[in-house]
Amino acid sequence: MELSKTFDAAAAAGKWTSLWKERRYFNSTPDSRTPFTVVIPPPNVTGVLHMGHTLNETVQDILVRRARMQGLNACWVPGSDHASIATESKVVAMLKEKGIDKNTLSRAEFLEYAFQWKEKYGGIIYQQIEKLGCSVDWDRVSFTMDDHYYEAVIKVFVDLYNKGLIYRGARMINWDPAAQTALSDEEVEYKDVQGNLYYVRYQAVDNPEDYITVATSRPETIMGDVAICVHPDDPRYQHLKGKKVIVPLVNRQVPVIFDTYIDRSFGTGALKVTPAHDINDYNIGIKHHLEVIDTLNPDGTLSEAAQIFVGLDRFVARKKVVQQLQQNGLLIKEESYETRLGYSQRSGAVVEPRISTQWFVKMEQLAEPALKAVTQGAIKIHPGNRFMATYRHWLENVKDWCISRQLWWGQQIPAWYGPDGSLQVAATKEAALELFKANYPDIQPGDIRRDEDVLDTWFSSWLWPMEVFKGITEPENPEFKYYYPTSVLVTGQDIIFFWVARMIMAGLEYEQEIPFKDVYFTGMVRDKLGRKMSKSLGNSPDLIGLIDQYGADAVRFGIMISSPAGNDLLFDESSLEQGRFFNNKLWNALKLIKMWEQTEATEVDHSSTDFAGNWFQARLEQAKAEIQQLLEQFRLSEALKTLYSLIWDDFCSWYLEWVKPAYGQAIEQKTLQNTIAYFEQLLQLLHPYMPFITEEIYSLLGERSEALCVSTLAPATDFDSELLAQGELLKNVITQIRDARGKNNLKPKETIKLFIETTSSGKYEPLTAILQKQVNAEELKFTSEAITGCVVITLQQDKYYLELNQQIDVEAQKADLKSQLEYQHKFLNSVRVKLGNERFVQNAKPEVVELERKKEADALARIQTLEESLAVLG
RNA sequence: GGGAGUUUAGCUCAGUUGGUUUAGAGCAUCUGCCUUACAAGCAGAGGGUCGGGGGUUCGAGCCCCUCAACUCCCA
Repeated sequence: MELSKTFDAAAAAGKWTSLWKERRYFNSTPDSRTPFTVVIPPPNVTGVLHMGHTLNETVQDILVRRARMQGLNACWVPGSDHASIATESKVVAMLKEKGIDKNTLSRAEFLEYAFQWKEKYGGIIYQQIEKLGCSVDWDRVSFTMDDHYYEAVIKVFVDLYNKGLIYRGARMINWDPAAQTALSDEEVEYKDVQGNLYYVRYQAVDNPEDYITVATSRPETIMGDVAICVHPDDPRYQHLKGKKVIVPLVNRQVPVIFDTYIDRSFGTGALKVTPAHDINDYNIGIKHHLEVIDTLNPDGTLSEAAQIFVGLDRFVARKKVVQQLQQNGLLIKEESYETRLGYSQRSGAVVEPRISTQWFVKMEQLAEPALKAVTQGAIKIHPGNRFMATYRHWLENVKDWCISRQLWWGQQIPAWYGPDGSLQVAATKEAALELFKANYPDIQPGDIRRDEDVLDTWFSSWLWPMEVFKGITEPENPEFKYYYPTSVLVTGQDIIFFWVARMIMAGLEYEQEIPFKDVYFTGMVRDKLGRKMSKSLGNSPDLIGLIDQYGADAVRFGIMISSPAGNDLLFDESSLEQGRFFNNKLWNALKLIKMWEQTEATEVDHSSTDFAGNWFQARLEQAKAEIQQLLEQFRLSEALKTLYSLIWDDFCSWYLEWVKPAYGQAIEQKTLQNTIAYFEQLLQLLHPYMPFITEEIYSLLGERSEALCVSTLAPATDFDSELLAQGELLKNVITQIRDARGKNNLKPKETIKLFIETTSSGKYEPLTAILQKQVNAEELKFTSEAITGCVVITLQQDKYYLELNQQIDVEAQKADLKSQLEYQHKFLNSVRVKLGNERFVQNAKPEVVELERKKEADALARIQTLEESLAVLG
């Protein structure tokens, strides 16, 4: 069979994706094996996978594939979430383009459009997951708005309400005027912005000459002012006790109140109090029993209550108010001012603090066990405890969770209102009606109406690890009992509160069991300049484009090799290129071995191949143990680096060269078989990282009944460290001699004669054949005395004489040896200073002192060897 | 304003309880090679005193204090 010159990534990907699927390798059912369960963090149906997802899914696939090869029953559940705000706003925009106004549709009609939209665009992410090579169980695709899932969310709402953990109340909440919905605290992102501070004059009622100046960043809220607040000890305002001032533009008379809350150094030390539009003002308002005047509409325009500029957007109104104040001579000055503004994570609009009646989850009781689960070690966070402090801080200071959203796309809140506004919570209208009948025996279905709002998406996704196995709707089902708790959760550190902490709460509340044993947080993917990836910067590459260009294996390699555990990843396409080069390397190793298979087998001298094989065997076992340990610590990037170097350097550059027969000669059968076996093990180890090329090469290396992805990975065994040391010696000698050849401008084809002066020729015996071949020596002999006229190299106490067919540069040789000698003298000196220090000899551990003594002896021996070599050169 | 983290070669990072020689890797750089697996390659080489300062210790990249810069989280 003729192998193509290069690896065809696209062809291999297509072939293996369908073969894996056909053979149902990734479909899991409960059996007697230990389960290894992973639930995908469900991507948002509206989007496409970005580089952050790519990193995330790759990490999960590596863990899942490896677990599968270790004989565990691996189950990876794919899915997506309905992302209520983001999806609804996209659907609304889509309808608008069609000329349809959402408000003219019934709820049911709207949901039909939304589901159509989800079917059309939701599939894209699944295609991407597949193209990336993810070994998910496609029979288990879950969606947070599936029927059973919807039912689960309702069930949990009703249950928490009945337990007193959900309540409805009027609070100051974060309002998104663009999406026109409430947001939870976690959905608000704060950014520093340059704003203006306006100094506005409020005249005293009883004395037109007297006034108080207030600094405000939001002049458009003046119309909602109900008081001016100053510090009780502020000498500037003592005369205003019990007085009233006039609110500009609307001429309302409001009291001057006194409260120690005021920071006297800020602005003028006087605060205008607008309880409807600022959380702090709201609290002051409650304390001082002030009226609340809400001057804004839900869409961020000024309401009737504002009296002026009604209907204008808040930012437009701000300009108008400032203009008007200026005209009235009430604006003293304007100064620029650094402030922080809250932005909606979903719509990007500036969040408006607003008093609103919403549904909340009481968090305190749920938070406590969730904190314990992590602090007491039931759940381990990786890497290290980097996120422990953050997690703890949030849970110890947790605030109630606003879960209602003024949207249609989501689970509708199962609350029903009677004719008098009384409230009942029940899963169905029938059940609610029954509850109402206790007080209203004659009540009819038409008398009650359901709450219009839906629940926060996170109120559904916090049930994800349970409900994908129907753990809420059918808690006793055997699948749930088998797969839950899941093994590892891999996610971004940015959703530690939104999602991770809440899943832990839900798991402990409903199953009295943690949802996962390990949490692995990946960093954020940035561009190579360290900037966040964003659409506006245009620095976010298209995943499918990258896969088409480099192949999925190279993309996975590139993203993993540059992804230190938990750290942000600076994404650079050159790492993908490195991945492609690695593909090429693997492919060529295959080609070489295939070539050997085709040459006629003969009896050949195997003195060199025996050592090479034994050495590589030991090296392989050593690396396997290292990789095993690194993966247990979730150090996936380092494990890949180890593997990369094992394959490229140890296997290709050293081992294959050592066993490579001379041109035209055949390889010994046993060596060939061993080589294939080593290669297979390497492919197995690499498979979780680069699934396609490893499958392809594995299938070409021999006849297979099963694919590589379900082959069993043998655990690491003991290895002979003596062999490894000999291998190191051999590599060192080869490198040094090659270096000397280079320095003397020898062409690769020019041969040398090599003489080794050593007191332990035994250790060289198994190495000589390889050594001779690798440094192109026509002759290799041991000698007991110095040989003149040669290039001299020393390694430890051994000397190597290289006889060349040309004049050697004696001065350069001498200079080289002298610099080494100088190095040794300096080193010896530093060791002797240490050993000369009595306190060191007394205090340091005996083995440390012993080690220093050995260093001293080694250095002395090296110095002697070097001096002798110098003497030979004359 | 509060908290967490980071700072080691040009770049990205390792460096486990302080002592295995004068700190490692990959990429990049430089030199020499078109050697029939691979120029998407091969063979070599150079490069850092571990952010600054102080301290503890026989001994500090690692522990303590302090300053600085950057990142993130929270208010």
